Amino acid sequence: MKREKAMNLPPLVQTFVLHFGEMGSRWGVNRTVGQIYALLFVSPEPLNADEIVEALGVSRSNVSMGLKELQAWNLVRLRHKPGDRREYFGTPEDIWVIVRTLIEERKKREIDPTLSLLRETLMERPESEFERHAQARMREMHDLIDMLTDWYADMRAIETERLVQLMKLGSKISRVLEFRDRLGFSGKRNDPPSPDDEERSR
Amino acid sequence: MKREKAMNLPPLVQTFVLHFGEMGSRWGVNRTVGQIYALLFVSPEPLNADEIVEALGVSRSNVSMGLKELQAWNLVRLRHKPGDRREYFGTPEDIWVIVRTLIEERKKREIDPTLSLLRETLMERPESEFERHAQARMREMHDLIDMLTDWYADMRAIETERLVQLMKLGSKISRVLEFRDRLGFSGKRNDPPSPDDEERSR
DNA sequence: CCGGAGTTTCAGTTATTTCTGAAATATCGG
DNA sequence: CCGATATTTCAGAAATAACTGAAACTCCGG
Repeated sequence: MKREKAMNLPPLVQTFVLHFGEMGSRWGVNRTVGQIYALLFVSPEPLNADEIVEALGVSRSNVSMGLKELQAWNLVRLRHKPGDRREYFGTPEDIWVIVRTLIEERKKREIDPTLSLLRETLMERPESEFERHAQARMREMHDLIDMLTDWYADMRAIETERLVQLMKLGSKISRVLEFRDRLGFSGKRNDPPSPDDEERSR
Repeated sequence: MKREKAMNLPPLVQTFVLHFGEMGSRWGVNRTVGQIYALLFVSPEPLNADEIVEALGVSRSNVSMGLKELQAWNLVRLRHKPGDRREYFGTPEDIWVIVRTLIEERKKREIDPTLSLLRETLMERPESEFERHAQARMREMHDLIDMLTDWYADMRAIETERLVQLMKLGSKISRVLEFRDRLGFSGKRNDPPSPDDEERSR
Protein backbone atom coordinates (compact mmCIF):
# COMPACT_ATOMS: atom_id res chain seq x y z
CA MET A 1 0.00 0.00 0.00
CA LYS A 2 2.07 2.86 -1.21
CA ARG A 3 0.44 6.26 -1.05
CA GLU A 4 0.63 8.14 -4.28
CA LYS A 5 0.25 11.85 -4.84
CA ALA A 6 0.93 12.84 -1.29
CA MET A 7 3.94 13.84 0.65
CA ASN A 8 5.44 11.24 2.81
CA LEU A 9 7.79 12.99 5.16
CA PRO A 10 8.28 13.47 8.88
CA PRO A 11 6.27 16.47 10.12
CA LEU A 12 9.25 18.72 10.78
CA VAL A 13 10.65 18.17 7.35
CA GLN A 14 7.29 18.46 5.70
CA THR A 15 6.69 21.86 7.26
CA PHE A 16 10.04 23.05 6.02
CA VAL A 17 9.52 21.66 2.53
CA LEU A 18 6.05 23.14 2.19
CA HIS A 19 7.32 26.50 3.34
CA PHE A 20 10.05 26.52 0.76
CA GLY A 21 7.48 25.60 -1.83
CA GLU A 22 5.39 28.62 -0.93
CA MET A 23 8.36 30.95 -0.75
CA GLY A 24 9.62 29.65 -4.04
CA SER A 25 7.49 32.05 -6.01
CA ARG A 26 8.94 35.01 -4.14
CA TRP A 27 12.39 33.69 -4.85
CA GLY A 28 11.87 33.36 -8.57
CA VAL A 29 11.41 29.62 -8.74
CA ASN A 30 8.26 27.55 -8.80
CA ARG A 31 6.81 25.54 -5.97
CA THR A 32 8.28 22.22 -6.96
CA VAL A 33 11.76 23.63 -7.33
CA GLY A 34 11.54 25.17 -3.89
CA GLN A 35 10.33 21.92 -2.40
CA ILE A 36 13.02 19.87 -4.07
CA TYR A 37 15.70 22.16 -2.77
CA ALA A 38 14.37 22.15 0.75
CA LEU A 39 14.29 18.38 0.69
CA LEU A 40 17.80 18.03 -0.64
CA PHE A 41 19.03 20.57 1.84
CA VAL A 42 17.86 18.70 4.90
CA SER A 43 18.46 15.24 3.57
CA PRO A 44 21.32 13.40 5.26
CA GLU A 45 22.41 11.94 1.96
CA PRO A 46 21.91 12.62 -1.74
CA LEU A 47 18.63 11.52 -3.29
CA ASN A 48 17.79 10.22 -6.71
CA ALA A 49 14.91 11.50 -8.77
CA ASP A 50 12.54 8.70 -7.85
CA GLU A 51 13.12 9.23 -4.17
CA ILE A 52 12.21 12.87 -4.65
CA VAL A 53 9.08 11.87 -6.53
CA GLU A 54 8.16 9.59 -3.69
CA ALA A 55 8.85 12.17 -1.01
CA LEU A 56 7.05 15.07 -2.65
CA GLY A 57 4.28 13.31 -4.51
CA VAL A 58 4.78 15.10 -7.80
CA SER A 59 5.32 13.72 -11.26
CA ARG A 60 8.60 12.33 -12.40
CA SER A 61 8.85 14.84 -15.23
CA ASN A 62 8.24 17.70 -12.89
CA VAL A 63 11.13 16.57 -10.75
CA SER A 64 13.30 16.23 -13.80
CA MET A 65 12.59 19.80 -14.84
CA GLY A 66 13.03 21.06 -11.33
CA LEU A 67 16.42 19.42 -11.02
CA LYS A 68 17.41 20.86 -14.35
CA GLU A 69 16.55 24.31 -13.12
CA LEU A 70 18.43 23.83 -9.90
CA GLN A 71 21.44 22.80 -11.93
CA ALA A 72 21.10 25.97 -13.98
CA TRP A 73 21.29 27.79 -10.67
CA ASN A 74 24.39 25.84 -9.71
CA LEU A 75 22.66 24.90 -6.51
CA VAL A 76 22.94 21.12 -6.62
CA ARG A 77 25.83 18.72 -6.59
CA LEU A 78 25.65 15.58 -8.67
CA ARG A 79 26.75 12.34 -7.06
CA HIS A 80 27.02 8.76 -8.19
CA LYS A 81 26.84 5.60 -6.17
CA PRO A 82 28.93 2.60 -7.16
CA GLY A 83 26.93 -0.04 -8.98
CA ASP A 84 23.98 2.29 -9.47
CA ARG A 85 23.36 4.08 -12.72
CA ARG A 86 21.01 6.60 -11.24
CA GLU A 87 22.07 10.11 -10.45
CA TYR A 88 21.95 11.34 -6.89
CA PHE A 89 21.46 14.96 -6.00
CA GLY A 90 22.58 16.88 -2.98
CA THR A 91 23.31 20.41 -1.86
CA PRO A 92 26.74 21.74 -0.98
CA GLU A 93 27.68 20.82 2.58
CA ASP A 94 28.88 24.31 3.35
CA ILE A 95 25.90 26.58 3.62
CA TRP A 96 28.04 29.59 2.78
CA VAL A 97 28.65 28.11 -0.63
CA ILE A 98 24.91 28.01 -1.09
CA VAL A 99 24.46 31.62 -0.04
CA ARG A 100 27.25 32.81 -2.27
CA THR A 101 25.80 30.93 -5.21
CA LEU A 102 22.34 32.32 -4.59
CA ILE A 103 23.61 35.86 -4.51
CA GLU A 104 25.74 35.35 -7.57
CA GLU A 105 22.92 33.84 -9.59
CA ARG A 106 20.36 36.38 -8.54
CA LYS A 107 22.72 39.16 -9.45
CA LYS A 108 23.17 37.55 -12.83
CA ARG A 109 19.44 37.36 -13.41
CA GLU A 110 18.17 40.47 -11.69
CA ILE A 111 20.92 43.05 -11.86
CA ASP A 112 23.24 42.43 -14.78
CA PRO A 113 20.64 42.71 -17.54
CA THR A 114 19.52 46.06 -16.23
CA LEU A 115 23.07 47.29 -15.91
CA SER A 116 23.69 46.37 -19.54
CA LEU A 117 20.56 48.08 -20.70
CA LEU A 118 21.44 51.20 -18.78
CA ARG A 119 24.91 51.28 -20.28
CA GLU A 120 23.49 51.04 -23.76
CA THR A 121 20.79 53.56 -23.14
CA LEU A 122 23.26 56.05 -21.77
CA MET A 123 25.11 55.98 -25.08
CA GLU A 124 22.09 57.32 -26.91
CA ARG A 125 21.58 60.97 -27.55
CA PRO A 126 18.48 62.48 -25.92
CA GLU A 127 16.06 64.03 -28.38
CA SER A 128 13.90 65.95 -25.97
CA GLU A 129 13.85 67.55 -22.59
CA PHE A 130 12.00 64.56 -21.20
CA GLU A 131 14.62 62.22 -22.56
CA ARG A 132 17.37 64.39 -21.19
CA HIS A 133 15.96 64.19 -17.72
CA ALA A 134 15.24 60.49 -18.05
CA GLN A 135 18.82 59.88 -19.04
CA ALA A 136 20.13 61.81 -16.08
CA ARG A 137 18.00 59.68 -13.85
CA MET A 138 19.19 56.51 -15.53
CA ARG A 139 22.75 57.61 -15.03
CA GLU A 140 22.11 57.94 -11.32
CA MET A 141 20.77 54.42 -11.31
CA HIS A 142 23.62 53.13 -13.40
CA ASP A 143 26.28 54.67 -11.21
CA LEU A 144 24.70 53.33 -8.07
CA ILE A 145 24.37 49.80 -9.40
CA ASP A 146 27.86 50.02 -10.75
CA MET A 147 29.22 50.93 -7.37
CA LEU A 148 27.27 48.16 -5.69
CA THR A 149 28.50 45.54 -8.10
CA ASP A 150 32.08 46.70 -7.68
CA TRP A 151 31.66 46.39 -3.96
CA TYR A 152 30.08 42.98 -4.36
CA ALA A 153 32.99 41.81 -6.50
CA ASP A 154 35.34 42.85 -3.72
CA MET A 155 33.34 41.13 -1.01
CA ARG A 156 33.03 37.98 -3.05
CA ALA A 157 36.79 37.72 -3.13
CA ILE A 158 37.07 37.68 0.64
CA GLU A 159 37.15 34.26 2.19
CA THR A 160 34.23 33.27 4.32
CA GLU A 161 35.93 33.21 7.67
CA ARG A 162 37.12 36.74 7.24
CA LEU A 163 33.81 37.91 5.86
CA VAL A 164 32.10 36.62 8.97
CA GLN A 165 34.54 38.50 11.16
CA LEU A 166 33.85 41.67 9.25
CA MET A 167 30.12 41.27 9.51
CA LYS A 168 30.35 40.62 13.21
CA LEU A 169 32.03 43.96 13.58
CA GLY A 170 28.81 45.46 12.35
CA SER A 171 28.64 49.21 12.40
CA LYS A 172 31.84 49.36 14.42
CA ILE A 173 33.48 48.96 11.07
CA SER A 174 32.70 52.53 10.20
CA ARG A 175 35.17 53.65 12.83
CA VAL A 176 37.84 52.82 10.38
CA LEU A 177 36.70 55.91 8.56
CA GLU A 178 37.05 58.03 11.64
CA PHE A 179 40.64 56.85 11.86
CA ARG A 180 41.29 57.74 8.28
CA ASP A 181 39.81 61.15 8.70
CA ARG A 182 41.38 61.89 12.02
CA LEU A 183 44.82 60.75 11.01
CA GLY A 184 44.60 62.34 7.61
CA PHE A 185 45.25 59.11 5.80
CA SER A 186 45.76 59.51 2.13
CA GLY A 187 44.96 55.87 1.80
CA LYS A 188 48.34 54.17 1.66
CA ARG A 189 49.21 51.51 4.15
CA ASN A 190 51.33 48.50 3.42
CA ASP A 191 50.64 48.36 -0.29
CA PRO A 192 52.72 50.17 -2.80
CA PRO A 193 51.17 53.60 -3.04
CA SER A 194 48.44 53.65 -5.62
CA PRO A 195 46.91 56.77 -7.06
CA ASP A 196 43.33 55.62 -6.69
CA ASP A 197 43.37 54.75 -3.07
CA GLU A 198 41.37 57.54 -1.59
CA GLU A 199 38.52 57.65 -4.02
CA ARG A 200 37.97 54.83 -6.39
CA SER A 201 38.77 56.33 -9.76
CA ARG A 202 36.42 54.09 -11.75
CA MET B 1 -6.61 61.44 -32.92
CA LYS B 2 -5.47 59.95 -29.70
CA ARG B 3 -3.89 56.52 -29.92
CA GLU B 4 -5.31 54.06 -27.47
CA LYS B 5 -3.76 50.81 -26.25
CA ALA B 6 -0.23 51.67 -27.21
CA MET B 7 2.64 53.27 -25.47
CA ASN B 8 3.27 56.81 -26.30
CA LEU B 9 6.73 57.63 -25.07
CA PRO B 10 10.05 58.82 -26.43
CA PRO B 11 12.17 55.87 -27.59
CA LEU B 12 14.73 56.07 -24.82
CA VAL B 13 12.10 56.08 -22.14
CA GLN B 14 10.08 53.41 -23.84
CA THR B 15 13.06 51.07 -23.93
CA PHE B 16 13.62 51.60 -20.25
CA VAL B 17 9.98 51.16 -19.35
CA LEU B 18 9.63 47.99 -21.39
CA HIS B 19 12.74 46.56 -19.82
CA PHE B 20 11.44 47.17 -16.34
CA GLY B 21 8.23 45.54 -17.36
CA GLU B 22 10.06 42.41 -18.42
CA MET B 23 12.30 42.38 -15.37
CA GLY B 24 9.31 42.89 -13.14
CA SER B 25 8.56 39.20 -12.99
CA ARG B 26 12.08 38.45 -11.77
CA TRP B 27 11.68 41.11 -9.14
CA GLY B 28 8.44 39.79 -7.77
CA VAL B 29 6.10 42.32 -9.33
CA ASN B 30 4.05 42.10 -12.49
CA ARG B 31 4.77 43.77 -15.76
CA THR B 32 2.52 46.76 -15.24
CA VAL B 33 3.95 47.51 -11.83
CA GLY B 34 7.45 47.42 -13.25
CA GLN B 35 6.48 49.71 -16.08
CA ILE B 36 4.75 52.17 -13.83
CA TYR B 37 7.75 52.41 -11.59
CA ALA B 38 10.16 52.88 -14.46
CA LEU B 39 7.98 55.65 -15.79
CA LEU B 40 7.67 57.43 -12.48
CA PHE B 41 11.37 57.06 -11.90
CA VAL B 42 12.41 58.87 -15.05
CA SER B 43 9.57 61.35 -15.09
CA PRO B 44 10.63 64.92 -14.36
CA GLU B 45 7.52 65.49 -12.29
CA PRO B 46 4.87 63.43 -10.56
CA LEU B 47 2.17 61.88 -12.73
CA ASN B 48 -1.47 61.19 -12.06
CA ALA B 49 -3.14 57.91 -12.82
CA ASP B 50 -4.61 59.02 -16.11
CA GLU B 51 -1.27 60.21 -17.37
CA ILE B 52 0.15 56.80 -16.59
CA VAL B 53 -2.73 55.14 -18.42
CA GLU B 54 -2.03 57.32 -21.41
CA ALA B 55 1.71 56.69 -21.34
CA LEU B 56 1.56 52.93 -20.91
CA GLY B 57 -1.62 52.05 -22.75
CA VAL B 58 -3.07 49.86 -20.02
CA SER B 59 -6.41 50.01 -18.29
CA ARG B 60 -7.22 52.50 -15.62
CA SER B 61 -7.96 49.81 -13.08
CA ASN B 62 -4.69 48.09 -13.78
CA VAL B 63 -2.85 51.30 -13.03
CA SER B 64 -4.84 51.72 -9.86
CA MET B 65 -3.87 48.27 -8.65
CA GLY B 66 -0.28 48.79 -9.68
CA LEU B 67 -0.06 52.01 -7.75
CA LYS B 68 -1.58 50.35 -4.77
CA GLU B 69 1.07 47.67 -4.86
CA LEU B 70 3.84 50.22 -5.22
CA GLN B 71 2.47 51.96 -2.17
CA ALA B 72 2.54 48.69 -0.29
CA TRP B 73 6.22 48.57 -1.21
CA ASN B 74 6.68 52.11 0.06
CA LEU B 75 8.20 52.95 -3.26
CA VAL B 76 6.08 55.92 -4.30
CA ARG B 77 5.53 59.34 -2.89
CA LEU B 78 2.08 60.88 -3.04
CA ARG B 79 1.82 64.49 -4.12
CA HIS B 80 -1.00 66.93 -4.55
CA LYS B 81 -1.24 69.91 -6.83
CA PRO B 82 -3.13 73.01 -5.71
CA GLY B 83 -6.57 73.26 -7.25
CA ASP B 84 -6.44 69.67 -8.52
CA ARG B 85 -8.14 66.86 -6.67
CA ARG B 86 -6.20 64.16 -8.44
CA GLU B 87 -3.33 62.38 -6.82
CA TYR B 88 0.12 62.61 -8.32
CA PHE B 89 2.72 59.92 -7.91
CA GLY B 90 6.46 60.15 -7.92
CA THR B 91 9.52 58.31 -6.70
CA PRO B 92 11.85 59.54 -4.00
CA GLU B 93 14.38 62.00 -5.39
CA ASP B 94 17.25 60.30 -3.64
CA ILE B 95 17.95 57.01 -5.32
CA TRP B 96 19.53 55.67 -2.16
CA VAL B 97 16.19 55.95 -0.45
CA ILE B 98 14.79 53.75 -3.18
CA VAL B 99 17.51 51.15 -2.81
CA ARG B 100 17.17 51.05 0.93
CA THR B 101 13.43 50.64 0.65
CA LEU B 102 13.79 47.86 -1.91
CA ILE B 103 16.18 45.94 0.29
CA GLU B 104 14.05 46.45 3.36
CA GLU B 105 10.87 45.30 1.65
CA ARG B 106 12.46 42.32 -0.02
CA LYS B 107 13.93 41.25 3.27
CA LYS B 108 10.49 41.54 4.80
CA ARG B 109 8.94 39.38 2.10
CA GLU B 110 11.71 36.93 1.32
CA ILE B 111 13.75 36.47 4.46
CA ASP B 112 11.73 37.23 7.56
CA PRO B 113 9.01 34.61 7.03
CA THR B 114 11.63 31.91 6.65
CA LEU B 115 13.51 33.09 9.70
CA SER B 116 10.30 32.87 11.73
CA LEU B 117 9.53 29.43 10.46
CA LEU B 118 13.03 28.24 11.26
CA ARG B 119 12.80 29.59 14.78
CA GLU B 120 9.55 27.77 15.37
CA THR B 121 10.74 24.57 13.81
CA LEU B 122 13.87 24.56 15.91
CA MET B 123 11.71 24.51 19.03
CA GLU B 124 10.23 21.15 18.06
CA ARG B 125 11.66 17.91 19.26
CA PRO B 126 12.95 15.60 16.53
CA GLU B 127 11.26 12.21 16.42
CA SER B 128 13.66 10.39 14.16
CA GLU B 129 17.21 10.36 12.93
CA PHE B 130 16.12 12.07 9.73
CA GLU B 131 14.43 14.83 11.68
CA ARG B 132 17.44 15.20 13.89
CA HIS B 133 19.70 15.78 10.92
CA ALA B 134 17.16 18.04 9.26
CA GLN B 135 16.98 20.16 12.35
CA ALA B 136 20.74 20.47 12.53
CA ARG B 137 20.73 21.65 8.97
CA MET B 138 17.95 24.11 9.69
CA ARG B 139 19.90 25.45 12.59
CA GLU B 140 22.82 26.16 10.30
CA MET B 141 20.51 28.05 8.02
CA HIS B 142 18.89 29.89 10.89
CA ASP B 143 22.18 30.99 12.38
CA LEU B 144 23.46 32.20 9.06
CA ILE B 145 20.37 34.21 8.26
CA ASP B 146 20.34 35.53 11.76
CA MET B 147 23.87 36.78 11.41
CA LEU B 148 23.12 38.34 8.06
CA THR B 149 20.07 40.17 9.35
CA ASP B 150 22.00 41.45 12.35
CA TRP B 151 24.63 42.73 10.01
CA TYR B 152 22.00 44.27 7.79
CA ALA B 153 20.43 46.05 10.76
CA ASP B 154 23.80 47.56 11.54
CA MET B 155 24.43 48.66 7.98
CA ARG B 156 21.00 50.15 7.68
CA ALA B 157 21.77 52.42 10.57
CA ILE B 158 24.79 53.91 8.86
CA GLU B 159 24.11 57.06 6.93
CA THR B 160 24.43 56.91 3.20
CA GLU B 161 27.48 59.08 2.81
CA ARG B 162 29.45 56.93 5.19
CA LEU B 163 28.15 53.72 3.68
CA VAL B 164 29.41 54.84 0.31
CA GLN B 165 32.82 55.53 1.76
CA LEU B 166 32.92 52.09 3.28
CA MET B 167 31.90 50.39 0.08
CA LYS B 168 34.48 52.31 -1.87
CA LEU B 169 37.11 50.86 0.43
CA GLY B 170 36.13 47.50 -0.95
CA SER B 171 38.21 44.59 0.20
CA LYS B 172 40.75 46.94 1.73
CA ILE B 173 38.34 47.05 4.61
CA SER B 174 39.44 43.62 5.69
CA ARG B 175 42.79 45.06 6.69
CA VAL B 176 41.08 46.31 9.76
CA LEU B 177 41.10 42.70 10.85
CA GLU B 178 44.81 42.40 10.31
CA PHE B 179 45.20 45.32 12.68
CA ARG B 180 43.10 43.64 15.28
CA ASP B 181 44.99 40.41 14.99
CA ARG B 182 48.41 41.94 14.84
CA LEU B 183 47.84 44.24 17.74
CA GLY B 184 46.17 41.54 19.76
CA PHE B 185 42.92 43.35 20.14
CA SER B 186 40.55 41.46 22.34
CA GLY B 187 37.67 43.22 20.69
CA LYS B 188 37.13 45.98 23.17
CA ARG B 189 37.28 49.46 21.96
CA ASN B 190 34.88 51.64 23.75
CA ASP B 191 32.36 48.88 24.22
CA PRO B 192 32.26 46.69 27.29
CA PRO B 193 34.42 43.62 26.77
CA SER B 194 32.53 40.74 25.25
CA PRO B 195 33.54 37.11 25.44
CA ASP B 196 32.34 36.23 21.96
CA ASP B 197 34.67 38.25 19.91
CA GLU B 198 36.67 35.62 18.17
CA GLU B 199 34.06 33.02 17.32
CA ARG B 200 30.36 33.62 17.23
CA SER B 201 28.36 32.50 20.20
CA ARG B 202 25.11 34.38 19.89
C1' DC C 1 -27.32 66.62 0.53
C1' DC C 2 -26.66 66.75 -4.62
C1' DG C 3 -23.63 66.22 -8.69
C1' DG C 4 -19.72 64.80 -10.51
C1' DA C 5 -14.73 64.04 -10.82
C1' DG C 6 -11.64 60.81 -9.14
C1' DT C 7 -10.59 56.33 -7.37
C1' DT C 8 -11.15 51.51 -5.98
C1' DT C 9 -13.22 47.05 -6.16
C1' DC C 10 -14.48 42.95 -8.28
C1' DA C 11 -16.37 39.32 -11.31
C1' DG C 12 -15.22 37.57 -15.44
C1' DT C 13 -11.82 37.06 -19.32
C1' DT C 14 -7.36 36.49 -21.04
C1' DA C 15 -2.59 35.38 -20.64
C1' DT C 16 1.03 32.94 -18.44
C1' DT C 17 3.04 29.44 -15.82
C1' DT C 18 3.22 25.02 -13.89
C1' DC C 19 2.47 20.29 -14.05
C1' DT C 20 1.50 15.81 -16.08
C1' DG C 21 1.60 11.46 -18.86
C1' DA C 22 3.23 9.57 -22.81
C1' DA C 23 6.64 9.23 -26.06
C1' DA C 24 11.37 9.92 -27.29
C1' DT C 25 16.06 9.73 -26.14
C1' DA C 26 20.17 8.35 -23.71
C1' DT C 27 23.12 5.01 -21.21
C1' DC C 28 25.02 0.92 -19.83
C1' DG C 29 25.89 -4.17 -19.04
C1' DG C 30 26.27 -7.97 -21.55
C1' DC D 1 23.99 -4.30 -31.10
C1' DC D 2 20.21 -5.63 -27.77
C1' DG D 3 17.38 -5.07 -23.95
C1' DA D 4 16.66 -3.00 -19.69
C1' DT D 5 16.78 1.01 -16.95
C1' DA D 6 17.20 5.90 -16.38
C1' DT D 7 16.30 10.50 -17.96
C1' DT D 8 14.48 14.22 -20.88
C1' DT D 9 11.29 16.33 -23.89
C1' DC D 10 6.98 18.04 -25.10
C1' DA D 11 2.07 18.84 -26.18
C1' DG D 12 -1.84 19.48 -23.77
C1' DA D 13 -4.39 19.98 -19.15
C1' DA D 14 -4.73 22.29 -14.89
C1' DA D 15 -3.69 25.97 -11.95
C1' DT D 16 -2.38 30.78 -11.20
C1' DA D 17 -1.80 35.36 -12.12
C1' DA D 18 -2.72 39.50 -14.71
C1' DC D 19 -5.82 42.52 -16.80
C1' DT D 20 -10.19 44.67 -18.09
C1' DG D 21 -14.73 47.09 -18.00
C1' DA D 22 -18.39 48.15 -15.35
C1' DA D 23 -20.23 49.15 -11.11
C1' DA D 24 -19.52 50.89 -6.47
C1' DC D 25 -17.62 53.93 -3.61
C1' DT D 26 -15.35 58.49 -1.85
C1' DC D 27 -14.73 63.00 -1.49
C1' DC D 28 -15.42 67.60 -2.25
C1' DG D 29 -17.57 72.14 -3.76
C1' DG D 30 -21.63 74.33 -3.97
